[in-house]
Amino acid sequence: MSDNQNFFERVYEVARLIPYGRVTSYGAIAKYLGAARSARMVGWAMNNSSGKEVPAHRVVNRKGILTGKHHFEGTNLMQQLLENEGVEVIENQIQNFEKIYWDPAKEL
DNA sequence: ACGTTGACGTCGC
DNA sequence: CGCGACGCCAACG
Repeated sequence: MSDNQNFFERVYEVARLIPYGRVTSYGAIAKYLGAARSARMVGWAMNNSSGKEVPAHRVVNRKGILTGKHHFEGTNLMQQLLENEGVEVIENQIQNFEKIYWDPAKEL
């Protein structure tokens, strides 16, 4: 299944596996898929995931900053969704990022 | 058809 | 230890 799917679809699968109230980074997913240096593709995949059931709001960069919040509707929708899950976000910066960080390669 | 940008990350200095 | 540059691959202009 997964090995026959395209890179983008693999990203969607992992993104869907992100537990509630948890977040991960593009590089973590990319690395888990074997493309550690193609983190950008993960982001681009997320952009293509618009309309799909992929919790892209749970995916941030390695710093825990909502870099892609600008791609969501409104201006603070991404932050709203995260806060709705109990994730504290201040100035696009996730608080306790390392605490709620979910590494697929590690947890999965 | 070509050059540049882009939801990032790692390596180099 | 802090800042800069490069790399990945695809899409956009």
